[in-house]
Amino acid sequence: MKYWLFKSEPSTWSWDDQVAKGDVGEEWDGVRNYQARNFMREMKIGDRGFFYHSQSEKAIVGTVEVIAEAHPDSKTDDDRWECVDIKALQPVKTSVTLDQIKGDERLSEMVLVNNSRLSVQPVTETEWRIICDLAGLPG
DNA sequence: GCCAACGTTGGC
DNA sequence: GCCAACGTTGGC
Repeated sequence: MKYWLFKSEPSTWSWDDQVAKGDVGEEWDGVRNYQARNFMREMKIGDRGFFYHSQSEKAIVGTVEVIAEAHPDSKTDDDRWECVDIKALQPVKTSVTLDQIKGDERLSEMVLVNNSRLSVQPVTETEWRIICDLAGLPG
């Protein structure tokens, strides 16, 4: 199993919106970046991810699971763009802020720190465990 | 709201 | 195939 991070502006698509979809989940549509798309193509059903709120909040607020592998993005006719479907798994007990992540030496290699503009990114298993710990989640 | 960083587009 | 111009993202 691999681990990922999905970034969203809460004003566009928030954790609450994701939770409201329940186990049916939702397409992670709207990605118009090749790097991000390529990561989604690598995803398998059952992979886990963090749900990150950008802009005002800048914090990891929950975990999600991939429930459908990459398929064409239904929001566009442009066949270059694909997306996966994800469903909400668990809310964090304590949100993990960008400041916290930047301040933690163990997380200094995270893509979130080094390429803040990439909206879908891989997370290593080590990083996953550290953040779950900070978030008060079993992992 | 500003601006730096980055990705994409299109002219040459 | 290069690179300038432009658009977008996201942290501050």
